[in-house]
Amino acid sequence: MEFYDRDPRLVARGLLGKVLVREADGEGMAGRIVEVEAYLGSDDAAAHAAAGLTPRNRVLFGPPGRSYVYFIYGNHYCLNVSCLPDGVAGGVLFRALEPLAGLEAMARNRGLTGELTERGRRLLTTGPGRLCEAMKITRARDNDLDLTMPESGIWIGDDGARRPRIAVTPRIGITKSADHPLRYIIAGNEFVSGPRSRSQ
DNA sequence: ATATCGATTATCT
DNA sequence: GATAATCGATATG
Repeated sequence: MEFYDRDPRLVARGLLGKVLVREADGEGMAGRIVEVEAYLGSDDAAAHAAAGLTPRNRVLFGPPGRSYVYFIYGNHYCLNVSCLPDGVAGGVLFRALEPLAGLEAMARNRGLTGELTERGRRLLTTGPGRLCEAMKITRARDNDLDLTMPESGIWIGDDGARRPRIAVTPRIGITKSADHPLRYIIAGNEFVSGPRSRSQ
């Protein structure tokens, strides 16, 4: 799709406010995209694509609009969408969602038992590992799917919400190229990861 | 409130 | 053998 056939920085901005929809094992879930990070190609030392094409990162080098799911720290999965045309690496990491639908299913998938207070809802899909666990996204099942069509079981929709105000910060959890402003968030949104800022 | 640490494995050097 | 696009638990102010 044309939307993803662009620089990851532009795709990242465009994704904020859209809706990630998931349907798996008979459960429907959805969340508004409130936090993403752009990862570039060979010029970005923090990107998985930096060292060149490998079996693990091949989706990043493939056609745009497809899911790249990787396993990290022996514990967690993270979801990305590939950007730029076939042969050119780039992607956007989904870091946090504002839960919209299927909250009970997500809580169950996360192993949470408490009430869905505001504090509890933040534990559902705030954080890249959390949102994958809540939506039962794994590399074995969900890598290299077309995120533009519902048939994939994961796709990006647009509910016509007003364009959000966007803030830009350095990326989280990386050591290389840690200073570049490539993290994009919906300013002031409660479901962005990290400490509650109090302002904005 | 922030800081530090262990879990646990795919991937690459 | 080291590291990692994280999380949750524990310790300390």
